Amino acid sequence: MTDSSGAVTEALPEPGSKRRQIRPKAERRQQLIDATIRCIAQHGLSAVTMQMVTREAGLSVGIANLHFESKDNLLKETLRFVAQEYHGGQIEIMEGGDIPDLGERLDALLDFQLGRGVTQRQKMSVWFAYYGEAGARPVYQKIVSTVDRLAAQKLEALFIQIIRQGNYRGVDARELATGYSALIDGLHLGLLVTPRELSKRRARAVARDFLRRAFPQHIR
Amino acid sequence: MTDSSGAVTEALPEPGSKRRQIRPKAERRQQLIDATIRCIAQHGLSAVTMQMVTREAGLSVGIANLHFESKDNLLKETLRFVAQEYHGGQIEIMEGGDIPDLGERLDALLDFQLGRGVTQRQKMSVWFAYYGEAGARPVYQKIVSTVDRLAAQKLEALFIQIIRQGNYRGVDARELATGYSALIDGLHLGLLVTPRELSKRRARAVARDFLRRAFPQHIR
DNA sequence: ACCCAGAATGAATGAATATTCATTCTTGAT
DNA sequence: ATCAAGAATGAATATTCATTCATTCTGGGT
Repeated sequence: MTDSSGAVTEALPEPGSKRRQIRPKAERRQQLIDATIRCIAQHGLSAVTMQMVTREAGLSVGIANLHFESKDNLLKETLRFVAQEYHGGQIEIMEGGDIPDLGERLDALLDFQLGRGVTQRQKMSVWFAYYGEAGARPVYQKIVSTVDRLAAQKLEALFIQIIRQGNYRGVDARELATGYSALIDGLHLGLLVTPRELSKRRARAVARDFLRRAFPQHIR
Repeated sequence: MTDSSGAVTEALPEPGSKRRQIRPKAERRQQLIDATIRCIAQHGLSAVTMQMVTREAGLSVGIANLHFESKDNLLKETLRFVAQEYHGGQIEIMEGGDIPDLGERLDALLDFQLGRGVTQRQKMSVWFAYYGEAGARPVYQKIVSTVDRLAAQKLEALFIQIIRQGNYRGVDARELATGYSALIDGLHLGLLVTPRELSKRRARAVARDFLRRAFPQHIR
């Protein structure tokens, strides 16, 4: 992500300027990753070409192989970035030094997971594009499961705290965490594939409902 | 699907026979669709080539364009088939003339959704490969949402029956159906991408738990 | 003012791939 | 036995694409 809003919006080709610019490696890498995200979202992972990505980034074709060694690598790094962004954001909220109240923390998590930032079609498209290939590409599986495992642990820890605080009976934190994660993933899928049938508003209601059933004292 | 078990297992090249066989159009089409499913599962949607599919089917390259007009069309028809198979199976169970008891019918549904047939990596891979591209391909979106809508309606109808029978209070059938569908999708994703973290057994437990919370009298 | 390390370019290359179609083969009807 | 319809083949074609690298350009250091 380049700008503070977290949005991957558009290449900024500095209208009149065709002048060649020299920029630090890290910046170019991010620029290319952002362009890759936009291309995947718009054309689908299988249709993405190097020409497409570099044009979207406003750069020449050669540069992609200069900063990443290959297309494969660029795609891998892009996934790493998206996964990191999504799970990193979640984890930050769940550790949540800033939000002491556990119910509020759950709400914040839900906001993050089904709110503006993440549910942008762009991000969802990318996310599921990789999931789609994960069955055939162990590399992708590994990248995702690494961050995924950490997020799952944090979620379980949060649920354990809540269960203790609310003195809830007959609730298994691990199982509940698995269910909640799956539910969120499924809702993302619904928002992506059948946006007509499932509004963002309803997705949030469904997720809240799940949490309310489990933690009635904590969720409104 | 060609054989009665519903499994898409292997091309059957009749060991010694290289003799050219003439078969009816419908049979060849299915043969190619089955081969496509296997290829997508093994190599990923973006790596599938016509040569790969036709070789897998034990046929020549030209035949794919003879029976489907293009690769695009073959992929489209393959998705249609997979979607039909999955949702068709669900719908049959939900309408369930054979299973009068509603609780048992729910169990049968769960068995179908997380049992052998559907959760085979092969099928899941294909399913999510298309989901991954759906963001960028309205055609895929349309195919999936058409069957999806019908299945959602049947599920809601089943839940309404159960709610009436159990006299459950404060439960919205539509919302619950959305949640349950999303949960199942999410569990499929988990089984596909992080099979190490999520066993099939646990996935079933999670889904049953969801149903038990909602319909305690029906799911023991 | 001048240099030069290395960032950036994009034409060229070669490999992969979808699609075509002239040709061959199979089968059921006669 | 013969034939015609049309199913099946696969070499050839044209296109698309990742990757390379000789060349050009930039900007900080002197």
